[in-house]
Amino acid sequence: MPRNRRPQDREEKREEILAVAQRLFIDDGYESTSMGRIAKHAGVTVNTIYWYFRDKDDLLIAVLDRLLTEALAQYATIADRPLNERLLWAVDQLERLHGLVNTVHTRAAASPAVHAWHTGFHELAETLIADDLRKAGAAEADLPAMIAIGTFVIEGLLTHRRDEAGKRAVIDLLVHRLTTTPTRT
Amino acid sequence: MPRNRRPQDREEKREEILAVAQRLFIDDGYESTSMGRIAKHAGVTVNTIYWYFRDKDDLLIAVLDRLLTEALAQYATIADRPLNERLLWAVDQLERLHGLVNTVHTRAAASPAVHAWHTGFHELAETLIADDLRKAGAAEADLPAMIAIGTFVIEGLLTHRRDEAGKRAVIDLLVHRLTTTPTRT
DNA sequence: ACCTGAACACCGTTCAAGT
DNA sequence: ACCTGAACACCGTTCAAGT
Repeated sequence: MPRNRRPQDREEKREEILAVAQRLFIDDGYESTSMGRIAKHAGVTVNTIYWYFRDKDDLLIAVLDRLLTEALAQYATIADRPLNERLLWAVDQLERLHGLVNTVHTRAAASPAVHAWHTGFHELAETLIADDLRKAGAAEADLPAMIAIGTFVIEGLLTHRRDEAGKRAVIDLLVHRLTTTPTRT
Repeated sequence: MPRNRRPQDREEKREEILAVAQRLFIDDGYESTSMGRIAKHAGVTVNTIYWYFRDKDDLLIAVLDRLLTEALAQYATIADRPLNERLLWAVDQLERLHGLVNTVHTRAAASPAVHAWHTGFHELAETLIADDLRKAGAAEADLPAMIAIGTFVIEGLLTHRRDEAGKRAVIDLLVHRLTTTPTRT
């Protein structure tokens, strides 16, 4: 059974470790997943992981990039739907990653690399939300605060789960209140 | 130098360990603070800590209760100020605890005791916010979604720091949009 | 270039023993 | 009741050595 030569092999093996790490990080959590268990599931020794990744945080970042790429590709599929539908869809998709959201926040305090990833992610998310709010006719002066509120509510929905009706109520109210002009009562 | 007898002593020592743990958890983070370092700073052996607290999560919960009690006492001081001022004040006060906010979310996944504390805390926070929104004349049907949005935005402000003007802009916009009736543009 | 066995320093927690 | 010294099982990471 002949195997491919070098550069091909390398990517394959890296991908295999990455796939194992992703599954364990999502299912069991980053903290509960030891390098030893990842190695065992991938059929290698711990040291081998360190040949492909600098450390456990580097492995985390690789997993996050993998998930982000996948999520963006799927997001392109529904880019034409109304804002609230898209937000609900995003929350539904990302909900299973709620453990990783916390992990990123926690590790960002200790790892500069994770911190940088977190910053980059927020910049990306804010760009996407800003586009939407502008199209909905939001006042330019209110944009930064609106973006923050939008981001925080989505993050909150990911980390504090509720049922489908609850999620929809929060998102619909949010979108309604942010995209209509208020009048004094 | 005669010391007090038993029950007094016990509380004192427990408090001392607690005070040390609180300072280290806040300054260096929960993960970076080992039981060994807490013991050293408190002038005892690690095992002694386990005489007063079940485990590290139990110590965390005791610290959280200590901080919550203190925060509620201070909050009573400004209970008559307008909603947005009170929210800004709360964020300013709790900002230094942003590491613990993440810690609670992370540990809640692994420790049922921390999970229970987190649930209780949210119930308390939601009660406070609900009172305010009712007084501001919010429609009863919108309350749950509004409470969620308010909670998530406060939590977001604690974990994603910005300058004083940024915080004020987010809170003012939030309060304005939640406490006025929207009309179609 | 790639992988391993064995070690290192550290972690939270426990136990048997002391007073 | 309170506290300790010593150990336990585990952790992320590294090193010297192999191919």
